[in-house]
Amino acid sequence: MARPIKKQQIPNLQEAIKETAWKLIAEFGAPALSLRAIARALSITAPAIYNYFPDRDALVTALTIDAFTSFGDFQLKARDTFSPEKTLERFHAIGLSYRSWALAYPQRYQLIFGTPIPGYEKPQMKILPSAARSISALVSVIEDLLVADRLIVENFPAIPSGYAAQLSAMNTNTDTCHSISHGVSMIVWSRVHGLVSLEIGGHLPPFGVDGDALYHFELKSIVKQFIKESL
Amino acid sequence: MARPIKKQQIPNLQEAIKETAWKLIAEFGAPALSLRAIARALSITAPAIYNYFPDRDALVTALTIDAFTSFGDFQLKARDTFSPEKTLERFHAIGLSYRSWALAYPQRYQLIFGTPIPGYEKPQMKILPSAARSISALVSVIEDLLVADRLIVENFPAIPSGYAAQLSAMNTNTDTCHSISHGVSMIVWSRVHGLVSLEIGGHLPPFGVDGDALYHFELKSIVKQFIKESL
DNA sequence: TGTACATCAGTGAACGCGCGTTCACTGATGTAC
DNA sequence: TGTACATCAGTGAACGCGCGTTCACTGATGTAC
Repeated sequence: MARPIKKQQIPNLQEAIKETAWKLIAEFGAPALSLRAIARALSITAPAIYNYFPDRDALVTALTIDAFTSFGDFQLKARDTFSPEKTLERFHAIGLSYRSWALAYPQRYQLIFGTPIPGYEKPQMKILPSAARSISALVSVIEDLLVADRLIVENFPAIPSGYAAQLSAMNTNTDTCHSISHGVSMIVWSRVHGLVSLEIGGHLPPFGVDGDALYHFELKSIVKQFIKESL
Repeated sequence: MARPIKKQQIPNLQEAIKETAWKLIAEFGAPALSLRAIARALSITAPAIYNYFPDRDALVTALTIDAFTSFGDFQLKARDTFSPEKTLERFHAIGLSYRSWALAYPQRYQLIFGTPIPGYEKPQMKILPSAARSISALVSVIEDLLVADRLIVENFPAIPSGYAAQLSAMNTNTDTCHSISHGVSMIVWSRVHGLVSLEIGGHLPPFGVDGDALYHFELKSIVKQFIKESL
């Protein structure tokens, strides 16, 4: 016997709102997201949403945090395909999963890393932990390489000290890593982000280059530049 | 004596509309741009704009082309600070000017490379020539290096042939360069873009790294990886 | 030099639309006796 | 088991707003005679 219909016609409406929001974002882009459109798609009225989110910005913040978190989880899962001592394999898995996720969910990627939504002010304090998580897989592997003395850090710019304390005060999960591996992570991140965001934005196709081949080349370049061959 | 007031209260209203649009984009972001806001700022009525642009999308297209063009001009001017045989200096000048322009006009940068404006479909055909111009300085220097046999292209992925013909058919000014230098240019471009777009998007500051130092490091890395020392 | 006319940039009103948010409400559910 | 009541998720109407776009118009300018 099915349970009798309870108060809510849609079970777990909170989640349904977010899922619908993602669908609309995928179709029309993040800046076009509206509460009324979500309500319409769910066959409810717009004010009903206010039972779950105090206003539109709160919904956008929740979506942002969810996106950062699932992006981070995706990379962590890819990393953990290999045991900790297989550092190179871990690095490659993370790099590939970064691009896979971004190509699979380009609008989510643009929501968290692209042009901000008009009129929406990102609450950095709320978002930072999940944002840090989104690159924590990469950071952890770079840190492992550093600890194993396999990271090439010559000529790498100095990182201002004291920031690690700031980060840990903000409750991120990257607080245990060294400045230098953090800096290297940022460079690696910027390289994968650069190629991926050009690809998602459709800026590579007009120039006729193969995103797949370029991305593999970049991963190899990173390994060559920053990682010592293990003996 | 001042000339008597002619038909138009604002001389060259077409340009004034675009300038005002840039101001509003700088303040509120590209996706929030509206014809009525432009008219308000200029103390004219919204329909007046239709004498100069058939609709909102046409204005956005014009702005996009202008931004690409002036971005390209800026880099070409930086390149031409040095004579053609000073290739390395030219490369550095272009790299630095790329970031300077992006940091000076972050909203323009985001308009042309960021998340698309909702409801606006980019007319690739109209935009491509100016988009190609925006990276033509870089491409030209890479091409010069290739011709001078100073480009390191080992292990570089093959570029599908035939695309050069496509590009030249589209009237871009990059039609004379080789596939391989085009590919290398894309990689170099993606690296500077990656760092610059993270910086503009405010994704580096929360992690406490110095954009300036990282950018200089990246330029040096590119030179080391792709350019042979001249003898 | 003076008058009649054509041009056309900019106006003002109006259209239909979608938006976020508020508010008093309703009606099914769950609970206390 | 049955009744009275409290809860509270979702409703429907309304608010004030800004948007792109259309249309007939007006009034200053430039031109022809």
